[in-house]
Amino acid sequence: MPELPDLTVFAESLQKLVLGKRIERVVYDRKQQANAEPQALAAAMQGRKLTAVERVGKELLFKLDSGESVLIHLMLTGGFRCSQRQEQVAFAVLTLLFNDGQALVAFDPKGWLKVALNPDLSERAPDALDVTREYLEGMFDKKPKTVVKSFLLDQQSIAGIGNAYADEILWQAKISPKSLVGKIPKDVVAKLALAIPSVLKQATDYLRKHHPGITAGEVRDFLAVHNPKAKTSPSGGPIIVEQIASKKTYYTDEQILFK
Amino acid sequence: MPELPDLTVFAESLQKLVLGKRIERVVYDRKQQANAEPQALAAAMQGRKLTAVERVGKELLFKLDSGESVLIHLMLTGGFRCSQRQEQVAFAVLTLLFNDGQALVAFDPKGWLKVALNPDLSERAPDALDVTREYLEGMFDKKPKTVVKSFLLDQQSIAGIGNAYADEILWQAKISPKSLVGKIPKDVVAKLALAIPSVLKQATDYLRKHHPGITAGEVRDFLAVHNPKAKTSPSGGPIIVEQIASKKTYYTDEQILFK
DNA sequence: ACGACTAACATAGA
DNA sequence: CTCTATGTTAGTCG
Repeated sequence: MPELPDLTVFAESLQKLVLGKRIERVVYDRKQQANAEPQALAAAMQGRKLTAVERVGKELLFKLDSGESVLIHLMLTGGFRCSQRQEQVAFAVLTLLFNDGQALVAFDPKGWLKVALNPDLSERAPDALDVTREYLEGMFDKKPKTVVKSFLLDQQSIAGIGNAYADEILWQAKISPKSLVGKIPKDVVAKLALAIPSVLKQATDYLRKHHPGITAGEVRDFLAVHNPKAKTSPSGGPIIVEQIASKKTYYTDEQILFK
Repeated sequence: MPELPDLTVFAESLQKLVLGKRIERVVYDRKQQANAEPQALAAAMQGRKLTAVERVGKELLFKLDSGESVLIHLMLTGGFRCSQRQEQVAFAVLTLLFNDGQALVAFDPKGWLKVALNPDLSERAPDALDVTREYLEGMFDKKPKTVVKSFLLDQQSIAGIGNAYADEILWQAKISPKSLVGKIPKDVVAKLALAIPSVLKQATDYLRKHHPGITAGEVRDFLAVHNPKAKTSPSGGPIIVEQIASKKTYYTDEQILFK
């Protein structure tokens, strides 16, 4: 559920809380949804210090002083919680117990959370913050009939955007979510390339300011159009709600349909 | 998606729902995937009554009281829906509005659904229910090096079998899906000729009983081996899952490999 | 020439 | 949220 802005703040929060602490014990027993055996994962982390927590697309990368790293995807319902001592956290999937008695818990009520030891990050799609106009043009030429909303959501094309920010970005760029990418004029593609980082950075700044320290959940109440409480966009366009690409989509007729 | 048993029940369901009704209006605008202009198709159907709905291979043939007919292939994701009045059906491709206010809609999210006016049915491969031992022997002699699973899936060789029922038939006949057709002994070819209609008729009976009236989708949960939930075949053989002929294939080592 | 394999496609369901 | 199954056809590789 959390997308790029939320996860960016999660990473910053966690970095403050756990950086440089030594991992004394690892509790992890789920075999599903991991690329390594529980023992291997525990062995890699135990006794190590965390040197960085970074966002990679919709995932967080925990770097260890051994040079190894652990990548966590929270999926739909996962989150992190930092707790004093070994308090029981509901739906804990992975627990790191530090030398100072604190703990970092990755939890997930649905149990879908994914853990990867030493992931291969070389083959990944560009992060949403790094997307350029040239990249979009190239991708749009390759598969011109893709619906633009689907394109933004495809993590193999751009990493970090989910259902909510896709709507925000398309509203900002004034492109209808149903547009076909091949039909979007060059100058509008340029506008989209600007809107992607712009919307995401603005949201990140908002979260940093109003929700510093968050490590779980999502904040959506400030969004312009992807917002059940809003009746109109900030510029007054009535918000249309519709299922597009199998996702609940909020948009307005201020957004041009290229088809 | 649907195969012979599903489509047989679709045809029966639709026949009950629409037979003898007069078509008042036809809504169809897609030019792609049809052998006739939209206007010609609409003209042929408007004002006509449906006299029969029959399955032909993996397609349904809608016969009109004019002697003309329309053939529809649902492809991967298509289906039919009967609706009261003109309710909006998502991904509608062809809509027939009847004199009693009911409607028959052929829909397809991918838009691949194929429509043919007055198709030529004379050059078709035999329907899976009509296949004989002699026919198989003749075909197997002509191209002896064909993998048997590919053969069953080839609509130019036998019409009506898809990925799921190919696995069911081969399990029933105790033939490994990787067998080369030229290497299958005569008595086993005879067994296969029996298994093809037997498996398909049994499945059709099951669907008629447990899912009467279906006009879309597919039911697969009752299959013996092509079934992700089953660990073993009904006779206890552990199920092997493998990509064969570019298709996900379920089989067991109870099935003999002729190679 | 022949067969085998791949890519393309959009959604539902797990 | 992500992954996978799914049928056909066109095109490529051996």
